[in-house]
Amino acid sequence: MAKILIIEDEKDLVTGLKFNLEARSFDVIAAYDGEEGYKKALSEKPDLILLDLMLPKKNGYEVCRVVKDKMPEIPIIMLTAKSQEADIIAGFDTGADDYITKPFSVLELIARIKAVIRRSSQNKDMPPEFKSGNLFIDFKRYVARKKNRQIELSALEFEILKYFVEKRNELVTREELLNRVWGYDSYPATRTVDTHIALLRRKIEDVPDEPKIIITVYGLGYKLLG
Amino acid sequence: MAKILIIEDEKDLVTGLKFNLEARSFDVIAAYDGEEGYKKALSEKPDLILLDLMLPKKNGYEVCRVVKDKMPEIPIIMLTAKSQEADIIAGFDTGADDYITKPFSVLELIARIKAVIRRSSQNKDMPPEFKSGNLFIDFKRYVARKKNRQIELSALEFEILKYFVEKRNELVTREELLNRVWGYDSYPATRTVDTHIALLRRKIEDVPDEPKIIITVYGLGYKLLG
DNA sequence: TTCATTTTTAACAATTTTTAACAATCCCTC
DNA sequence: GAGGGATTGTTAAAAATTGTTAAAAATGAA
Repeated sequence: MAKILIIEDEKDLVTGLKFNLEARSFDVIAAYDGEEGYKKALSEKPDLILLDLMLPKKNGYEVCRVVKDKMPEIPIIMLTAKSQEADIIAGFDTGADDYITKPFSVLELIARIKAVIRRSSQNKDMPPEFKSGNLFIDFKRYVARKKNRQIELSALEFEILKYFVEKRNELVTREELLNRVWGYDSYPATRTVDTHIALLRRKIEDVPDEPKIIITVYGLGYKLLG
Repeated sequence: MAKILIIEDEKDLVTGLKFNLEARSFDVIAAYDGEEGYKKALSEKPDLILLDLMLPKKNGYEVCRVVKDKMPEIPIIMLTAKSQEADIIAGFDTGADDYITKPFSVLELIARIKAVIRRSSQNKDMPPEFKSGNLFIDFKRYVARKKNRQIELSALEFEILKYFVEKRNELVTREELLNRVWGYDSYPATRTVDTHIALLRRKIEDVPDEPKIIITVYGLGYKLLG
């Protein structure tokens, strides 16, 4: 079964969670401050991390960011004291996969653990998100933000971006994009790609006339920098 | 590895199957008539049953019906002598999960065994309920709650949701949904699906205009995220 | 039967995607 | 550095698809 790392300084809560999770045959390890948690995350390689926000030595955001940087495949569920919108958005920005507000029921937590593990085992080598400057895109949840404001992307635009992110810093030709995003059985005109690039730039670039994220490679195609 | 019960009266066929399946590290047990087969199915609790249609003492349909009644979780593959439509339909009616017509190639049989086991093991830990955010649906009891308030879903709406939950995170086309939920013998218009999606969204989504649970995949169909 | 509920259809609105035309830019040759 | 063809940017309209609504049809219970 899955190995879970709990990073939480309230020892009674850790004890309770450990008991409940082990009763459902999870392996549980614990850390009681941010620094210990961060080290154990990298050395023990758990299948999931339960991460408190308020921690001694290093807070939850920092731990989340640094873990997601080194081992982005480990899913993280944030434990927040209050369900403050700002906290939650900040949590997702640092890469958390889900959050749950205290106090929570053990059953709900377990349901979320299972859901997060299922999602992450499915989307193993898919780019779950993309960050560049003030742009943030979560491909799992189909959410995009620019300067902390939500922006509307169509499903097709998400798919195009996802492909670019998979091939970040590599050339992507129009034909390639048509084959991989549109599929083999539909053949719109090649120039359709250009139109979508223009629409995307208008939404995601700071200055659409001087694109810094999706640049054009004259005569060949486009490239996403990140 | 999986335990397979073969119920078949041609002893040479049983011997051959046993050899081939054990070579692929399945556990194999056999029964040579319907009555013995039925008893072994209940006592041995195999992971899968290969069931011949023509059997002494109790024919395949009867065995299938009675096993599916007592232990519906055991998948059954029917072995039919001829690929007669009537036989196959009758077989599925009694609850069989797949069928294969004699003579068959061992490779094909093994492919089907694996497919059936994968399907049934998926449904095994697929909880008869679904949770996402403040939405909770219990498919066994036909109960749905949103923000801890009961919401009314019709039987059809439950079936649609159930199919989406079975295929969570996968594309579901309108045609697929019509075939699997409505059935083979009734053909409402394809757009009927859209109407039901709209009605469902109004009941289960936080903001029906910005669906986060059932999203549309333009030009293809819908997808449930969870 | 009648009534209430559920399901389907059909029409129109809204959205998304594609196309096409023209403008702007790039790169090469002179 | 100035033309000029090739390529890309931009825009608006057309086409395709989906959303929404209300009424008609079907279903089922009293």
